[in-house]
Parts: sequence; C-alpha cells; structure tokens
Amino acid sequence: MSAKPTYYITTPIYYPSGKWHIGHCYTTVCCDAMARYKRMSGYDVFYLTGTDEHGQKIEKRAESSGVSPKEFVDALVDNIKQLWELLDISYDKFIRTTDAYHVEAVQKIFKKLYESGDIYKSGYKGKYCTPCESFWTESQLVGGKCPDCGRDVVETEEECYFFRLSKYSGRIRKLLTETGFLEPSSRVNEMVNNFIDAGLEDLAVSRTSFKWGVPVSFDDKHVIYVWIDALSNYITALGFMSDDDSLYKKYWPADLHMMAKEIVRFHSIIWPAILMALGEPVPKKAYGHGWILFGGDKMSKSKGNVVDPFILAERYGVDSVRYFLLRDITFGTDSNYSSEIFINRINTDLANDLGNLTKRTLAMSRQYFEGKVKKGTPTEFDADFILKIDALKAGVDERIDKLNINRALEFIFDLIGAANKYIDNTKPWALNKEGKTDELSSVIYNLLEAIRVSTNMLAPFLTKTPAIIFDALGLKLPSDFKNAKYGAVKSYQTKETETLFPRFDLKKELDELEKIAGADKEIKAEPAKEQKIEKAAEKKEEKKVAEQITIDEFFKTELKVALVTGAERVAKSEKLLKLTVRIGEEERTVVSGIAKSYSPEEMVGKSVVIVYNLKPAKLCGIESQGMILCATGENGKVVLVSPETVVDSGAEVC
RNA sequence: GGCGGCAUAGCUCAGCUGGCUAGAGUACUCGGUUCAUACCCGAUUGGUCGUUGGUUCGAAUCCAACUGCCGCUACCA
Repeated sequence: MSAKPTYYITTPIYYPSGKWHIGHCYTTVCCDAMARYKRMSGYDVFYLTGTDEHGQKIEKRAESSGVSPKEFVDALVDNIKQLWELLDISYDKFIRTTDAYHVEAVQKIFKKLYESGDIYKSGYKGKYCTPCESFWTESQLVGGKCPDCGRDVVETEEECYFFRLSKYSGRIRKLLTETGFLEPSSRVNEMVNNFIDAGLEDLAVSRTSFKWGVPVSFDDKHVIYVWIDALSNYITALGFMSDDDSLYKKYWPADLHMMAKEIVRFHSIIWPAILMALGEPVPKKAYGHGWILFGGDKMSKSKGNVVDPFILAERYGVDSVRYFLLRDITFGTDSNYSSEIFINRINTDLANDLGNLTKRTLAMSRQYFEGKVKKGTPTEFDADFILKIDALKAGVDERIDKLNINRALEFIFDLIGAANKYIDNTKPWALNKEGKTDELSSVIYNLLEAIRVSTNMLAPFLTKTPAIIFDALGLKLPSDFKNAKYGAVKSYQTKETETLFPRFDLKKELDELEKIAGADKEIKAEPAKEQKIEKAAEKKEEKKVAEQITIDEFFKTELKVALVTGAERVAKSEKLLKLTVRIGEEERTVVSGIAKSYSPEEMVGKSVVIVYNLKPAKLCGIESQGMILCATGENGKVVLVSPETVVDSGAEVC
C-alpha cells in the first residue's frame, strides 16, 4: 500500500445520444488535465468516466432501429471510447450502467434503502383516464370527468417506490450553504431558493412504464429509475457493496465531481441525500462548469458546424484541441466557440510563442554550440529570468488548486513570453559576433531551462508535444514535477527538431472547414451541453438571437382561425382561462394566460387565431392543445390577434 | 411572476476586503530585430469602468433605483 494521498475525480456518465461532440470533450479533458496534474504532483489518482445507458429513450430508439437496447448502446460506447483514446484521456476506469457488477450493486443499494425505510412503496393515487394515460387529482377533474377528453375516469393507484428526499432537506441545505461543497457558489442560491426552501418532495425512484433498466430485486415489476441507477455509479465503480470494496475504502469520498451546469441539481441535492441515507460520506466537491456555445457572432452556422472533435483532432492535432479547451474557456462560465477563435488561439500561443521559442532556441544551441550547452557567465538579465522560472511551479499549483485551469495555462505561457523577450534583451547573435561565448552559453542554457520547466508543467495539459520537446532537449519527459525548477539539469545535448505546431492561415482554414461542414450536414450547430441525466436532456435549446428564418421554417407553424365556444376560469390561477374552441369540425381545449385582460363571458363567440400544430402542454394540470395569438401591449395588457372580418373557423392563416 | 448573477478598451477577460495618471491578451498602426514558423521585441491607438443618485477626504470597487443581458424556477404559451 502506498502512503500517497488519494485523489478521486469523476466526469458524469454520459448518456449515449448518438453524437459525441466538443461539449463532452470539454468536461472529460478538464478532468483528464486535473487527473494528470494530481498524478504528477504525487497523488494516487483514480479517474472515472463512463456511460449512463438505461431508460425509456434508449429502449425506444433501439426498438425503432430494430436492435436490442444493449446492441444499440454498445455501438455508441465503442465510439466514445475511441474518442477518449484519440484525446488521450487517462481514465482509470470506464463504467457502464449495464455492467453486471453495477447492476448488482444498484440492486443492493436500493434494497438497503428500502430496508432502512428511506425507500417506501406508495403510488400516484388518483383518477386515471385510460385513453389519455393520465392521472388526475380530484381538484383537476371537470365535473368528475377527465379534463382532457371529458371521458369517465377510474380510481387507480399506480405503484411506485419513493425515496425520502424530504427527510434530508435540512442536512443538504447545510451542506450547500455552510461548506464549499458546490462551486461555483452562484449555483448555491439557485439550488437553495428554488428547490430546498421551496420544499423538497420525495422522489419517485422506480418505474413500471418501461423495462430497460435495473430491476428492483424484490419486485420485478419495477425498474430502478435514473437517480439511483446513474448517480451511484460513482461508488459502484469502486466496488461499493461488492465482495471487494477495497477501492471504495481507499478513494471514497470523491475529491471532485465535475459536470456541466445543467446537472448540478442532481449532484448537489439528490446525490448527497442518497449517500446520507446510505450512511456514507458525501463527496468533497461538485463543480458545475459552463457551456461552450456556438454562433455568438456572425460566423455562419455551417462553420460552427465543425465541432466534431474527431475532425478537429485529426486536422489540428490532439494537443491543439486540448489546449484550446483548457486555455480559452474560462472555467465555470459559458464561452463562445468559433473556428476563428480556435485557430487564432492555437496560432498565437502554440505556433508563435511555444513552437517558435523552442525552434529558435534549439537552432541557436546547435549553431553556436553544436547542441552542447552548459551554464556560463550570467548576463544582467539572468537574475530576473531565473526567478521567473523558479516561480512557475508554485504559481501553477495555486491556480490548479482553485480549479483555474485556464489561468494555470496562462501563467505557463507568461514564462514562455518572458523567454522570447529574454532573447531580445540578451541578443545572442550579438554575443556570438562579439565572441562573448561564456555569456552566450548562459543565455542559451537559461532558455533551455525555461523551455524544460515550462514543458514539464505543460505535460498534464498537452499529451504529445511535451515528450517531443524533451526528446529534442536530449532528455526524457519526467512523470512528476520534482525537477520543475531552475538548475535541475546541468547541461544539454540538444537535437534537431521539426516544427512543433505549424501556423495556420486563418482564411484558408475557415474556407476548408466550411467545405468539410458542407459535406457533413448531419452535424448540426448546437450548444454543447448534452451530458445528461434524462430530464435535462429533454430541454430544447432556444436560439438566443432574433434569428431570421426561411419561409419553409415559418410554414411549419400551422395557424388557423378558431371560434371560441366556451370559456371558464381555471381554479387556483389568476391568469389562465380554459377555452373551448372550434376549428372547423374539430373541438379543442386551449389554456391561455389572458384572464387579466379578458373575462370568460366576453371570450365566447370571438374568433381567434391559434397555433394549430403546437405540441400539447399541461398548464395547471389541463392539457392545452394549441396557443392563441396575442399581442402584449403596455402594462402587460394582452390583446387578441383576431381576423378583421368574420371568416369560417378552421380557415388557414398565412 | 419569484430568486440569483453579470454589465470594464473592437473582441476575450483581470481588477480581493474602496486609495497613486484603470490593466492583460488579442486585433489595428508604426518602429526595431534576424536566432526563429511573415516569427519575436517595443511603442502608439483605443475605456465618461451600463445609467442616475447616495455614503466617503476619496468608488470601477460599498449602498439604492433604473436599463440591458444571462441563469435557475413557476399556474409563460
């Protein structure tokens, strides 16, 4: 057993949605950098990633593809593993929720919680409308009938297991408000105000509506829903509740759960509660980072398309992709992505600064000393420069401890900039002409030291280049930071080297990328935020800008004239009216937020325009099958948009 | 509607608990250099620190209101 301190870091387990994109890469690359950094700092690191493979969606998609759910996810998992291999992700374990050991452990966890009383069987009691497949409470019923279709309902009770989330409300509140558990701290308020203080309700943790999941061991009508199945991967991966839980004993609690911000809620409320119920320690930290957005500027969408990590890595190199993600994206906030930003970043930092510095230094070392370089007589610029080299490690440590990965890289590149400046200050070519060989020797040696130390510090972030640079320096890349200080290497025998990072012509690349994008229309420009636990996955992303649409897109909206035949207030609601409208022969129920401007009486008999093909939504428990067009005037006054003269109901509007 | 966050150079952002002529990177312009990947170094340009009040000897920094953007949420539709 080693006495090393441990460090357990996790990505979320990704939901196989079919397209792995740069957003998945971001979380994973960040974790990888942290994991590598901690390893090199002497920690015994365990880095976990994986996939969340159960659920109704997978079941359905597999069915429509004509394969079994397992076959369906297998293909996607192969794909993501290739991606991680390509990006040099150094995970220690890849967990799949379909792994047998996970399934078994989840069943045990569920059973344990059931036996301790934190999971109990109950049901959604209520009136059930069979054709609508919907439950209604007494208060929702209209005249004792289904508010949706008006048919009779039957008293039913659907069985379901619940987790006593409410019981842990106080402890979770403390965890969030009194410790640094959740970061960035701005998320804490959202969680506390919106959920905890609003009252946590017990959580339905089983389903009978689909089969593709972990069965409840003592009640096989039920499968265990995503919460317990997916979240507990963080402990089952370590062998929790298995025959061998030595890893669990060693690494738990996790040092860092990293995730994108949309799943913070599950990790900061539900997951700690499950652990509390199990009597296990909660993780030390959960961090919700921002999203990578596309299309913040005038870049055409087709250019924004090229965010396929496979294409980027192939064309620009893994280190470029990793560098961009780690350096350009301010950790914790959203940022924009465009091909232009990407190319500019790798051009200026990697090609101009690091690549060029290495090349010119090595060229001088060979030209002046045939590659054999050792310390010489200091110049007047040496002392300051050496101080900077020696300050690097501590500065990077400090930033990494605060998870400021982009700032850590910025700090390393400060030294690289200082080295370029040092060359201008000392003018080695002049020293050579003047025959000041001792000073020249000192200058080149110091430069090599600066390159060595900064490259050493870059090793967790870039996985290919550091080894190449060390090789050119005549050294082997170390696996720690012990020598990341000035003077640790006394002399050099350098080698010739190729260009490390070629410079890209921005215009040409943008054109090229657009061509590639054009050839691959399947990949759509979309915000990179798909690591999912089911619910968040269903959210559609909304376009930020008032974007122009084509006429075809507009015509997707079917607008029709409808005659209001009935109207009543919705109980418990200030704004809503429940309207019955006739569209030609058809009758529909539409709920509309116009009660403050129109009374039910004056609505009856009016002609209105409705969005006919709008997906139905439940408002106040009533299904609204369309939307009435209104204009919002001053003071929030709502005005109906209606035909100027009488037309038949059902008439199309265009 | 409720809660929260943010608004600093063309762009991306630093500016902690109030204090010297408001910073960095990038882009632009000019100059320098030649070891180097049309690179590097320097200089210049560029900001009423969202608006208006307040506290203070003094505010980008604290307080209030307003405007705008964003996030979460809700009986938004």
